[in-house]
Amino acid sequence: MSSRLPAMVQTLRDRGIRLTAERRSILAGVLTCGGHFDVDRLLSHFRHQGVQVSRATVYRSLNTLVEVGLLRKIDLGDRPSLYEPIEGREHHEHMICVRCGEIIEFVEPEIERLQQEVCRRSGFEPLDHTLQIYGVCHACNCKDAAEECSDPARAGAGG
Amino acid sequence: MSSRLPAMVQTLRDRGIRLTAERRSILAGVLTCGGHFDVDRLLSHFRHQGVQVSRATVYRSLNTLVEVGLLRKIDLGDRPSLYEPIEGREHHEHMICVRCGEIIEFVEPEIERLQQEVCRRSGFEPLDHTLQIYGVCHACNCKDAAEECSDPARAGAGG
DNA sequence: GCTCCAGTTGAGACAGTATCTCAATTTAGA
DNA sequence: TCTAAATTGAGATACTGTCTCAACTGGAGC
Repeated sequence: MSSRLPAMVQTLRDRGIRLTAERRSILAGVLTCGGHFDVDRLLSHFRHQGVQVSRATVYRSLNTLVEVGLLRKIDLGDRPSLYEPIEGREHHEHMICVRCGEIIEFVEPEIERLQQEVCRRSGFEPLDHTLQIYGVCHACNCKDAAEECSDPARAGAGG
Repeated sequence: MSSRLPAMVQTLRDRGIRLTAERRSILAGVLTCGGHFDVDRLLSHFRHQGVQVSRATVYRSLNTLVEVGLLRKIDLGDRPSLYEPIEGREHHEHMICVRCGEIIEFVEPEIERLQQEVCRRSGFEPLDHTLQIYGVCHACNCKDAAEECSDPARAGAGG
């Protein structure tokens, strides 16, 4: 996992961004947390490790990493934003379980193509987009079904 | 425009939601603002009209209207959320101009269908989704082009 | 290794959206 | 009219995220 660190460090160097101890910690933390994480997760990781990095610095550094293309920011509206390492992965969207918070990535090139098409028709130059599907994941659905079996009174209560 | 008010009032009655003076003002305000509006827009509309409704009540009532299906909330992340009347309109998504703030609606049933398909494949039960495309609208693009013509030094500066 | 300085950091103030608290008020049904 | 329960308003509060500014530091040049 930390084998990606040198590449990230190099990216910062190439952009003339100073490699402070804090930024090294943040890069390491990003790789350790992996997947999708928010600022709080990173901060508690640092507390756990006894690493001193201020909240402001974490916010600033994550923004920097987004700018240089090492991270992608996932804006969830009223919830804290999530970040995910990019590392040359294909552009993908997210399904977010409203029960357990599980985040499932999916790739659907045809959706991307249709968006481009829609923009072209409107003369709109797309720069970025967000597509999030909120719902109930498979695991939570199964759990629900099991609970309804053992508690029939609730079975018909769904909207 | 206000011909829709009785139907909205009826919806609230049907749900057993009390019709206070404040809620009537908010329904009227929603119809007057129309299109896409945020809480501040509604509040300044009320100030203008000399109508007294507190901020808390506006937030609470808009949430209520979303719950009963009269409004849709558009979550823009770091910007204030927008609301739009639903009134039986087709489900649509938004292109948002990062220059002028213009919001362009679009309907693309094939994107909706593909989302359903993706969810089905993952056993994910979709409840809601957000698709926003951020970019530069046609008008702003034209303005840019005009400015670049009169200021060639900037023409090659785009990244 | 030393110097220098622009970039960076930390602590806490601040901005902004949105919700909560709780006493006072109001609605709507009896 | 009466009453219970829902609703409201003012301001406190929660929470995410940015800004301020003095102190500090990475790294280029010597």
